[in-house]
Amino acid sequence: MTMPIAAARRESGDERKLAIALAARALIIEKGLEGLRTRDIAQRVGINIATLHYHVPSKEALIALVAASIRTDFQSQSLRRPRAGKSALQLLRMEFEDFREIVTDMPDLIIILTELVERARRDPVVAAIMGPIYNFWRRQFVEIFRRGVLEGAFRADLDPVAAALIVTGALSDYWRDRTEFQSSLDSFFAELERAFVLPSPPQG
Amino acid sequence: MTMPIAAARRESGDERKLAIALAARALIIEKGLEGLRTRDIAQRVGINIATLHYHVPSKEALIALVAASIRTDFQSQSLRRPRAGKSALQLLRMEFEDFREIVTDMPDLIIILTELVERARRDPVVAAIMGPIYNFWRRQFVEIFRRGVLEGAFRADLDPVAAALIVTGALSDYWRDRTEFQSSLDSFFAELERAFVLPSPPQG
Amino acid sequence: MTMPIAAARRESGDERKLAIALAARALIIEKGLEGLRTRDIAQRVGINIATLHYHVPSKEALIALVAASIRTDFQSQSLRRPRAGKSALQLLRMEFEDFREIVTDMPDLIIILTELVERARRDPVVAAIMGPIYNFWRRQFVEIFRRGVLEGAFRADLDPVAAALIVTGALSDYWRDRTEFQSSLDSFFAELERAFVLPSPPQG
Amino acid sequence: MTMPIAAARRESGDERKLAIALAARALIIEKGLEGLRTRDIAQRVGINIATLHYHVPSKEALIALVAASIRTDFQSQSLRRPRAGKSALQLLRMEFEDFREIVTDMPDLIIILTELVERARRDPVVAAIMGPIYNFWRRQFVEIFRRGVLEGAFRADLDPVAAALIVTGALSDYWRDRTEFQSSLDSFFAELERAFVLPSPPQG
DNA sequence: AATGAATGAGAGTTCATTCAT
DNA sequence: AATGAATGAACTCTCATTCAT
Repeated sequence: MTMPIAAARRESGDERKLAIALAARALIIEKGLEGLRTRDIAQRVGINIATLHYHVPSKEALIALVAASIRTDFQSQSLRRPRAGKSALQLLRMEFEDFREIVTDMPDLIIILTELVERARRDPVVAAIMGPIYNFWRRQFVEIFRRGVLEGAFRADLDPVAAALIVTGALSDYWRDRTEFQSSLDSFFAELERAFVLPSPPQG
Repeated sequence: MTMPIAAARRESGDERKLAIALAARALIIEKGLEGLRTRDIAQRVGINIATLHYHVPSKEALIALVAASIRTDFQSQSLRRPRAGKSALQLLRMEFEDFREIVTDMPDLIIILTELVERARRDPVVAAIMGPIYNFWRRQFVEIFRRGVLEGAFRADLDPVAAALIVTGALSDYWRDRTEFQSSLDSFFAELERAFVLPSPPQG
Repeated sequence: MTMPIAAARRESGDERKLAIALAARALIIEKGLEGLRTRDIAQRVGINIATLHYHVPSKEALIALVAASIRTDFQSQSLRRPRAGKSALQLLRMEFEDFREIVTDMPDLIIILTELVERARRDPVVAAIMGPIYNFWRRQFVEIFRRGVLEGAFRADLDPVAAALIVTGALSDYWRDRTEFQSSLDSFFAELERAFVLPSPPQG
Repeated sequence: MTMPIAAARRESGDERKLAIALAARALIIEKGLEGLRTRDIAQRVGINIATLHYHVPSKEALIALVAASIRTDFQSQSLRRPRAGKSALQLLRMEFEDFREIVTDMPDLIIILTELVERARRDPVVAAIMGPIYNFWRRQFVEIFRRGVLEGAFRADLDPVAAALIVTGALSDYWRDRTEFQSSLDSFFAELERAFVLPSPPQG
């Protein structure tokens, strides 16, 4: 099933750790966190299980490593676009575009994220890593909505916290569970926008 | 830790199966699907593992049994209120009330549901059972939104499918991941309503 | 190296536990507590490792089982001879005979006992089982010496507790460490007797 | 838990070996020979495991090293007091004082000694090192008792070999297994003396 | 003389499943 | 319908040892 990737001998510790994290992520995609086996990771990296334990002392630490690696990816993604001097509506659209990029470029990220969020319910170590990601994301929407109301671009009766939860929840779930209900991301984003943004006044 | 529930010997097959499903659900709440062990279920039901296997031939079958049991609960819940002759807005609010009741009376249902949806990604048997539940739920919202637009009560530019995905997604996620962002169910529902419903015209 | 003893299928739990304890004792003799491996025990009993764990849940429990089994053997040995109505000197000699019998009939007992005493230093479970054995043995000597002094048969200046520690220590060590210094048990017992017992007054 | 002792780089081979032996002894005290791990030793010395293996090629060699180090300590202890021109009773008391000093100044020595004697049963290398220590000790007592009888200070019917085994056994065991039976070293020594030494004739 | 990285062999333990009764 | 006993296969983790530098 799974081919061992070329086993370069004597890599540096950080390189190996990175390779381990990547292999673990690939395997979580394939078999889920529940089906994740240290031996499979070692095999895919091309190292001995003992070597894997040399670099990552326990499975718990391994999952924490994956969680941290996911966090890094998310953060680097959301820092790419400069946010300064933008209107709330522009910021909202930038968030949507960030989401679209993650979904396009790293579609697996969401799957792993979901599994980790599930795991966080029972694993405080993972919770400590994942919690901030979600909250950071939510907090950004709260802020955008707050400003949008002040700017007069969003509905005046908008509840920023509730709206942020709706948006992040809807986006999360959109990718969690693909079903027969196909709605393009575009129409999904458009509907979310209409839900909170006032229609632009008719010109002339 | 957990006391075996009184083990009535020689129960009928169906009663035993029900008891097994309930015990499994309780254990999924406690330890997650990943932490579910057949021995724990048997112990909680008060029977031998071999007996459990007599009634439910495999763990896969057991999970399918749990999934079916969840479906039953959901369906009976959504059939309690008569839907006939109601306006779209009333129907939307009824859906919200149904959700509130599930969340209040059977808060664990959502947790198990989430775990099963996750599992469905890799288990076609579970997928076949869980898919329809979500889709049935979504379909109801699609229908409500379609009618609401026709009735002129909802936004004219509303996309029923996208809106349905937003609502179901937001609701699912609301219960999946409780965080520092506290928003009461009431304000959450209110915001969802404002997102799609036209403001009532000023009286007089 | 080690032949599996005939594997009778489907034995009762107690029989299996006994067989496991005996196999463990034999292996401790051969390789020491440190070299004791659950897999070796299972192989010698003729069962699967998982079956061994079915009967004895952990290695710690296994060692406790061995300790208890050793205790049983010791106690049954020391209860064989009636003690009532004997003089202190007779009782002392009976203790010596008991020791000789253990050494003759069950020479391995001492080896295992020593290993367990060593282990008891760090394992409270074993300590709780082994401690009483030694103390019971010592207490008997204390009592014998106390009575012997009162009866006027032992030295008047004898310190019963110190003397008991000397006797039990000397006996323990006698079997622990066989060396070039060969002293027959008979002369060893005789010297111990002379050490504490007054010479019988010259007749006539 | 345990701080690595300052790791002076590039020590001479002998200094390193000494440091390793000392660290090993400390760890045997803490966790027993069974719990001794090369990695723990290396960490405590402040060197890499590979470095440890450079100096001491195998664990067996390491234990032999510890045994030799123990032997050195014992021998240097027993050579401190000049023995010439002493009576048997004086020599006996000097042995007791030596024992008391070991017990007071280096209480751990006995624990390690016991573990090594146990190990010697199965390890010829250790046996070859430890055997002589015990035998040297015993031989000294044999000689003392022999002279004491000749001098007329000890019981005429004393069996020097048996008596030596009793004394060394009792002393070994005294420190091996501390229990509820508390007897001071003083009363222990006193009782051992009375056991073998004739009462001094009543003056006048 | 020293070390980070690697490893084979195995340790105890777990678990869904099956068999004999 | 029920169960005690049994099992194969796998799991994570450990440890003394070695290799390349």
